[in-house]
Formats: sequence, structure tokens, C-alpha cells
Amino acid sequence: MTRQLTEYEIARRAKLEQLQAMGIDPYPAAHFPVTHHAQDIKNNFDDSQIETYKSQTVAVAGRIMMVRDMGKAAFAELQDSSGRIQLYVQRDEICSPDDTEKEHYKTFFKKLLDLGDFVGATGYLFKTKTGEVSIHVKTIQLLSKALRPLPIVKIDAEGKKHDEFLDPELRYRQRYVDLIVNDFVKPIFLVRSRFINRLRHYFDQKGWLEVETPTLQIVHGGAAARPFKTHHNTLDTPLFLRIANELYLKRLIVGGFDGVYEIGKMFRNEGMDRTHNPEFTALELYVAYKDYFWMMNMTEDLLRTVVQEVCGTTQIQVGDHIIDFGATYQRLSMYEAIHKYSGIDISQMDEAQLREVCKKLHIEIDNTMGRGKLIDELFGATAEKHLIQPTFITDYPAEMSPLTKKHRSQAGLVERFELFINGKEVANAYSELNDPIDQLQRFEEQLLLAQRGDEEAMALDEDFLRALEYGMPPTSGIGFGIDRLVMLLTNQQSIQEVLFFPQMKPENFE
RNA sequence: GCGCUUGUAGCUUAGUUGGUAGAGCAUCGCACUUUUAAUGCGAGGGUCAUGGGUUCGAAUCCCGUCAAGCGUACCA
Repeated sequence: MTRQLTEYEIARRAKLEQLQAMGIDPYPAAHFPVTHHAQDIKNNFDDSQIETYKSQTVAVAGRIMMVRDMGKAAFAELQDSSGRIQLYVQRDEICSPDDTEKEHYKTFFKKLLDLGDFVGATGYLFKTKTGEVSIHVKTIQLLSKALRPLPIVKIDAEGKKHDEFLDPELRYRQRYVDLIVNDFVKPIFLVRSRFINRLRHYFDQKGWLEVETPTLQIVHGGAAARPFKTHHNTLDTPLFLRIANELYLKRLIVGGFDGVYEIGKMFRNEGMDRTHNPEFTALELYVAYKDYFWMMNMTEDLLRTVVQEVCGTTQIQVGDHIIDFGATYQRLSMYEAIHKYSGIDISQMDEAQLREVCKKLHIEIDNTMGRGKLIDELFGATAEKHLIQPTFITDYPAEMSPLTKKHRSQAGLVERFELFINGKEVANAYSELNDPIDQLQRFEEQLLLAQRGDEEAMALDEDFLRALEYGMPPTSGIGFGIDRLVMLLTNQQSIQEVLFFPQMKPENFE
């Protein structure tokens, strides 16, 4: 593991040794008692208190991000978790009386400190001639040496950015650097964190229980997707990373909980693009004695409440649109949606007629597609992209929904809805199928699909059937794609921008 | 998976019909005690992603490989 060091790295390692030779530990163990953060200092600075400030010591810590050396004094910008604050460092202020050679300033501060190093500084607050709130430094010490140079983004007088660190590959592979130098990154993840936090709060207030279910599953069920396969050595058995947790959460409803929810990772071994990462975060909620109409109302209230709490408004700019999370969401059945956007009424059509319609609209189809799949293709080609404002699409063909209760009044359909926002699916919900006899038949239909070569057909889960046979109350369940919702709330068009560490191909370190 | 595009110093990049790389910031040295992309003077730093080929000569043309972005497919 010998890596060719760059001139920067060689220089910094040499400085490291020099520091040690001077008796300065570049990685000291003792804690540094921080009293203030950059942003608070700037927000709370009071011009009328300037005289008082002189006798009050503040202590800040962070990375040195810029130094403007004026000779016997220098200005440095220190960046902590909240932002930046300017340090005013005067030679004769920071050197102790017995340091007659002014080593602490000339050697330690000016020569051995680098951009990116962590320092701790104490001093008092003041304002420079040009009006910048600053710290007049009395002491400055090294807290941690940086051995690699950071790409420093500079902003000129016109606000133009120079040397921006924007290569997506570097940003995602070295997210730590991205977070240090690109100030637009952190806010996205603060929204993400707060959004999840508020969802939890909402559910907890309703009295629903947050639970955890297995990530390693013997039967991968609850969705149609290709799984990751692994193997347990001691049990000597194949295991799958979960593609969904639906069947486990329903077992808990069987077990007597009124409402359970889980926020966690799902894993799907499929293609990656702007809206798909192999592992992603789903929120699933199941509530007993409810149906999908109730769930639509709950979803509206949930998003209205949580988006307001997180963003301070329910009107969110997404691309060229303003999405209104506070409105009553439009509800269209799948047939109505296709009719509305294509002018074609397919509600009474059989498979052959649907094939004709698809051909007319130049939709690619093949012989393996049944009636349900054809309708889904039609919907995707005609309606989906128009669903900008939050819209519930309801009543799906039964063939594609093996875990959903049959529609109470319309043959061939199920009580299911998906929520579309900005042309993308963000949630999927049912009146859950709780009839064990019907459920077995649905699984058997899936087995037939699997035999025809459908890799994504759902596997039969005997234990889940056994649970249903003990009786599950009428229940409604919903799953949200958390990453996609965060993309909407932060106006990001790539899922990689809302994941700290999006999946990348292995990096070659030589 | 397929298609298109991209890959030049730590970062951002120039490189015209192929003639062995130019800049800004950063780095190193010197000056400067209220600057803010500080400034002034001086210096160093690039096997042009990688492996082949064409050519007297390739960052520049051709082929393979690797990685990324976008599009497309797959993903109820």
C-alpha cells in the first residue's frame, strides 16, 4: 500500500513532523471547550455591546478555510458546523511574552497551519472596519492536521463561484469533501432528517407503533422485484435481502397491534437511474379496521402537516412547477385517468381490444402481457406524466396486485391507490387482502407467472398464509418512497443528491 | 443491458487542420498590523483516465478497457 504522494501531501507531512519536533501534538486528545458557533455569533452580534464584548472570551473550533495574510496580522476564515466566522490574528496578541522570536505566529500560524486544518481559537468579538463580525484572537491551537488539500471554493465580489467542486463522481465518492466545500449540500440532508423525524412524530401521536422487521428474509415477498441473494453460513441456507416488509407488518396486525409502521431500507437488484438506487428507504404503515378511502384522507393530512412543518409552507417549487401539498388531492380511477388523458374508454375492453389500442398509440407490447399489464402500460404512456399535482390513482386491475382486496363493487379491480406527484409514483396503498383463501389463489396465479419466466413474480409465503388463516382484521396499508419525497421537498432531480452515499461502482485505488 | 457524451496539475479549465502542454486559484519563498477571490514580486508542480494502433511525430485520429453523467430498457 504505497501510494505516490502529491507535492501537497509531502509538504503537509513535512509540516506534521515539524510540529511534532516543536512539541506540538497535531492530533491532541484533550477536548476543546467550544462556547460559540459561527452562525450564532453573527446572528446575535449587537453593535451596542461592542465595549462589553472586549471583556468576554469566546471559544470557537473548526477548519481554517481561508487565510489573508497581511504581514504582522492575518485574517482567517474558520468554518464550523454552522457556517464561517472571520478570525483576526495579530502577531503580538497570540504570542506569549516569553516567545521573543514570535515563533507561534511566524512558524506555527503562518507556516505550519494549512487550509483544512482544525483549530480551536479564543478571543473577543468585534467588527472590522469593513463591518465584518470577527473574533480578535488571543489564543489559537491546532486540533487536527489535514494531510490532503481541500478544493476550496471561492466566491468573488459579484457572487461568482470559482473552482467549484462539482464533478458528480468526486462529490458522491467523497461526500465528506462535498459537505465541507459545497454549502448547498447540507440543507438537503437537514430536510431529509427533519422530514423523517416529523413523519415519526405524526405516527407516534396517532398511537401507532414503530417496529423493526427482518432485513434478511427466507422468502422475499411483498413486492415484485429481483432480490439480492446471500447465504447464512451457520444455518447453511440462502437468504434474501428484503424487497419489501409488507408481509411481516401484516403478521403484526394479525398479532393484535392497531397500527404499525417501519421506516427502513429496501434492496432491489435492478437497474439504477435518476430515481432508483439499489437500496432505498421506504416507510410502510398498516392500520387495522381501515380501508383505502380512509388511507387517502390520512395521506393528505399527513403530507399537509409534515410538509408544512419541514418547509414552513405547503407550496413547494419543483422544477418549473409549484406543487401544492396542502390542497385536496384529485382522485381518479385508473380507467378515468386513461380516459382523461387519451380520450379512450377502456373500461369495457377485453385483452384483444386493449392490444389494438396499444398498437394504435405505438406502445411496445409483447405476448406475455396480460390485461392488467396492458392497462398499466397504457396508463404509463398516456396519463402518468400529466400527474404533476398530488393525485390519487385508484382501482387497479387485480392481476397486478396479488396482496390487495378485491374491489367492493367492480369486478376485476382491486382496492388500491397510488399517489403520483410530479409525474412520479411516491406511494402505493391498499385495502389489504385478508381473505386467506383468496390470498392462496393469488399466490398460485403468481406461481403460474413465475413458471412462464416472470422473474419478479411473487413467491408463495406459507407462513404468511398461516397467519392470515388465524384472521387479520380489515386493514389498510401504505408504502411511501421516502427518497423520492425528499427529492420533491428539496427540488432535486437525482436520487443521488438525497442519499449521503449513493451506490457507485468500486473505485480503483491501484 | 444498450446508445450518446465526458475524463488535461489539489480544484476550475485553455489547447485552433496531429508538431512532445498554457492559465487562474491553491502550494513554496519574500514584503505588508483591519483584509475579504487581499495585494505586489519570484519559484516549483502535468507519464494529458488506462492499454494498444496509425504516424517521422498524438492530449489531439482509430480500437479495446475503466469510471462518470445523460438518455433508454428493466423496476406493478
